Amino acid sequence: MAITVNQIAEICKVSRTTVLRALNDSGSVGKETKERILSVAKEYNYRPNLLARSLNHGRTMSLGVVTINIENMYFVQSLNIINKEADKRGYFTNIVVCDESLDWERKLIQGLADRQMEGILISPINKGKEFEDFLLSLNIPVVCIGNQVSDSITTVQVNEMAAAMESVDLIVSKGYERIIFICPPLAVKEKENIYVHEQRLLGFQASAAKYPGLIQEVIGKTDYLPDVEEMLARKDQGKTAFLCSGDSYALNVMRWGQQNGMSIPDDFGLMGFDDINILEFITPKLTTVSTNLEGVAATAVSELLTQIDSEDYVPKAIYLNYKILDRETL
Amino acid sequence: MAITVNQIAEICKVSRTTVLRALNDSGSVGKETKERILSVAKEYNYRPNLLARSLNHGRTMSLGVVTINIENMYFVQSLNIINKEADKRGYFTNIVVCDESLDWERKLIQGLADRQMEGILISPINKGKEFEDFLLSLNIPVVCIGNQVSDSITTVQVNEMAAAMESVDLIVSKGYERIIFICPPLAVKEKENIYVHEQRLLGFQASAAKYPGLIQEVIGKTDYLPDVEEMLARKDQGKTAFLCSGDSYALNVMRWGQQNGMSIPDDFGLMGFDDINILEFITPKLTTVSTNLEGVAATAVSELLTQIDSEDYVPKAIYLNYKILDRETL
DNA sequence: TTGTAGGCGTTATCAT
DNA sequence: ATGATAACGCCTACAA
Repeated sequence: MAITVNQIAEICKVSRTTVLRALNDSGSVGKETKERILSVAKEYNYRPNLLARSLNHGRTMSLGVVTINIENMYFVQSLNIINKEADKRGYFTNIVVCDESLDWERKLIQGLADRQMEGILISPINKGKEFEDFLLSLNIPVVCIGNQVSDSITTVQVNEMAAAMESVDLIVSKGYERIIFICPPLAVKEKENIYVHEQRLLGFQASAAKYPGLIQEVIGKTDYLPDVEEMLARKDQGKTAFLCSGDSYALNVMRWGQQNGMSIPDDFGLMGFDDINILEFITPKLTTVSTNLEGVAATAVSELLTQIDSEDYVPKAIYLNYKILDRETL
Repeated sequence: MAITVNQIAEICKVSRTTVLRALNDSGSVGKETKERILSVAKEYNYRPNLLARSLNHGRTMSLGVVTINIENMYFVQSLNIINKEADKRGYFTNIVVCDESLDWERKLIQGLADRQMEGILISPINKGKEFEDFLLSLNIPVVCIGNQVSDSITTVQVNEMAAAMESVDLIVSKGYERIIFICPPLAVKEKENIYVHEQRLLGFQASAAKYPGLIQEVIGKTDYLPDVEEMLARKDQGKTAFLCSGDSYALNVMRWGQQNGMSIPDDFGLMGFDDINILEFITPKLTTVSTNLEGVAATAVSELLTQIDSEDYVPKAIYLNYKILDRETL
């Protein structure tokens, strides 16, 4: 289908080498020959086969990125940045999406490795020793975003625990007497990597403990709205705020509240995590924590490239600054 | 770094061929030899190099997908479906994002082609004869989603014009006397592919013409909110609705209205296009048109694979059904 | 200025 | 049951 160097050589009745020299401007080629070669190449629309080239010199100049279900919106915002950052350094970015299945994630990572990606970026949903071993066995630089897997794999993240603690401080400072923390089911943590949420929970608990009178509760289940309702029904517990480990939880609670004729923050306070970009369309403006996705993404790429270029790379845990965004729901 | 068949052969002191036979369960290998080979392969974590394999038999079993800026959310929802559909048929999906730049888009498409993708899916922002020639010169099956490039390249879409006409009918049936159509700047259409929006505009105009008393206006600019304000200020024009070629326009108008103390649909009607998934969080529920992204995506993949497998493929224009979602903003 | 020869890792064909 | 050889398309010594 596509024309190759060999075919051009045949057409021009010269050797492959000469064709290569003409095409790549290397070595010296007779002026007349060169013109002939170039015109044939152009006519047949010659393009080097990058598989062959990569196979030859052992470099693909490509990075693999694994994203979770895009509809979750977390991590999605980073894709553009990763792409641009990689391009600046001459790398091509291949994105694959895993739709929240542990097996798929592994399968996709393997697929990227088999295709000789030079490095892989991932916010993994797998966890544990076996997964760590799997990643290490790939013999490919890997950088994790957010969810940590182990000390031997670099993770770029925000200090989620500190962010959660500061959030509690903020909520308390606004006069709330009860804080309810909403996060994914904690049972899954045996299998699934919810490191980020665990860190936030730890921060929540540590900070809440500092305030004697404060009532703290945790809702860790998929079907959390009934619990929200039930807890709000108990009116004797004082002014209540929800701290949600993820903006989408907060948005669902907000919608529920609006549907039930409540107003925020009058009837209850609400705070999220991540500052996902659809918040701009939501009223009232959600108080949340910016986890600096852009910065994290850019850093992750640059760290990955560093790792690719290093002989003796030492894995790190890199923390970037988060930012509390005090808006309208507290 | 990674071990190869050759190295295994050397270690086991047999020929590559034998190693291959053991690894792929083909031909016959001595039981003892096979065990030895398999154990070495396992020990060194052997994985076939897909570049080499692809180079050999001329197939990569990979599709390329080019998306526009992911933050726009249009097209994003399709990614999962494309991925799954492709996987069902044994294909790997490589996604790249072009961030709304015409040059990037071309560059990325070329990159995918150079990497021997067997087919490319794209909702192009480029247009015109030159771009068409470029795509054809790739000699790779291409399927466009939404934005048409030419008759010689298959496009999967929804009949946007009909959808716009029906939308106008709906709006009129609700008693509106003026409809304002909001879409991207029409000036860019010389360079940029906004086929989808053009079709909707045509539908709007055609349908509006059917209603004698109806006042119709078009706002086609990036900074459309001032015009929205100005047009609403003219109170003598009767009951007004905005028909937006894209939900994000509608959401921006909605937010603007809410910030200015207006209520929808009492002060003005609002209708969007696309039914992007964040609408579920928005109150009031936006009346819009489902452009069946899921169906379009799945069809596009399947059509692409058909094209890949065909010797003599005939490009088509494929139309799927849209659906008017009459919700709360009219 | 031009050409020959070998290799990247895999596979398929044809021998032994 | 095992091996030798060539091919995919590109690149790089090393000749001539």
